[in-house]
Amino acid sequence: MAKGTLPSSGSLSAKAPEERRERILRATVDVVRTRGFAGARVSDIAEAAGTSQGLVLYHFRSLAGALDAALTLLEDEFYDDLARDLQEQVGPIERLRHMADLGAGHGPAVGDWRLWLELWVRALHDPDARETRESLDRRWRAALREVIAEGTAAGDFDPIDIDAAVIRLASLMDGLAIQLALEDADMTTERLADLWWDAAVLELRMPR
Amino acid sequence: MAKGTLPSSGSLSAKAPEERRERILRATVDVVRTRGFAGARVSDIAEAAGTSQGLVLYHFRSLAGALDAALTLLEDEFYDDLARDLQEQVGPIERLRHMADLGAGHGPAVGDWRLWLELWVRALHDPDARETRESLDRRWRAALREVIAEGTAAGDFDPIDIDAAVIRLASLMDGLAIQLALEDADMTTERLADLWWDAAVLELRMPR
DNA sequence: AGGCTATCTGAATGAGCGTTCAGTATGTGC
DNA sequence: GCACATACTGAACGCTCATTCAGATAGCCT
Repeated sequence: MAKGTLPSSGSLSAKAPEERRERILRATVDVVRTRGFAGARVSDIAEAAGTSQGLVLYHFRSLAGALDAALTLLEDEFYDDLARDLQEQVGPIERLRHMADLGAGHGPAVGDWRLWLELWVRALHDPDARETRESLDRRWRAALREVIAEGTAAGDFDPIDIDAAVIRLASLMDGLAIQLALEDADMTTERLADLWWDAAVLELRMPR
Repeated sequence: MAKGTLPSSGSLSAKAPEERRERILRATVDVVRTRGFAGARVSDIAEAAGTSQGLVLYHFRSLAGALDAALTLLEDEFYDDLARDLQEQVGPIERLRHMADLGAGHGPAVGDWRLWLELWVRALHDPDARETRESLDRRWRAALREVIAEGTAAGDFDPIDIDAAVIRLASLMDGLAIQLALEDADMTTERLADLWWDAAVLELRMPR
């Protein structure tokens, strides 16, 4: 396919290995998103990245290596997402409201619930994935706890039991997200955000 | 292996095909529970059932066929579980309390959250599984709705929005169950039941 | 220019696994 | 007792797919 038409380019080799690596990683995440961890093949990744199978194995040592690396990338992006997005908000109420929206699917890594589902199941069988999901969950809960504590101190919230509130609101988000990921007929991003927000109002006994 | 020592038995052929079929199905569920849908192999099932690979394929047409059949078995048991367990309880409050315990892992099919997780992810990619999980979810929510409606009529509950209460409580159960299935450090069956129950108290504005 | 290493490719290899199949045993109807 | 279907087995087949490998290409140092 037009192989001879680009003799001068020479762009196929040793050009920007880091860029290539990155592209492969992105492709890996994409493939996992659509095919799932279990369905991801080296050839899928190579195709999605526009490279050869060999290169995928050259940069990462194995398919498992590529999947692990993708997991790490995801983790990093999640942290970045969370930190950046929450810093933009000023008060605890705005922050909490923003977390509802984050969960509803805004924010590239945080709201990607298909990936979350995949991660959970992989965590059932793979210690590495278990580690990652634990770390992510801790982080998410810590952010939630911080916002709640802050709001409580400021008098915006009045939860009966902060620990319980944190774990319940975090779990509720997960549970609602499942319906969203599975495209349940009566779940949309807006409804998720609303349902979660109302639960938070109740749980944190917000004034109005 | 001691083949000649049991010449009189003849127990290996055409004895009780239905019993064999059943045994294979149970084995399939077991294998999915431990290895996951993606990790389930015909040889695993055969070994767990104590039969040959050939027989698994003889009774079900393919590996996929066996997995589908296992799904159906699960669905049936879930329905039975739910119907039987809830009928034993008398009032709405007892019924609701019992649903908390069901979710916490009592009841062979209902509380088997590893399987639920597996089902969800399979539902992402397999229409058949999607169908099954939808049906199960509908059923679970219907039971919840019924109990809530009954209790509301009886004056035990006073929810602001029944629809929202149902989907939130159902989703919360899912979310909490994830932590349980993943063996999160701070989640136990008792804690799950308590957390869920307290949320129900709040959500349904129960008197006490 | 001439090695030398990093990058990259596409084909070959080989293992794992679902499915098929030829054959055996068991029961059933005649 | 004799076909004949059903139940069952274990080996063989063939396909998919991760991994390996022999080589090609490009930058880099001297």
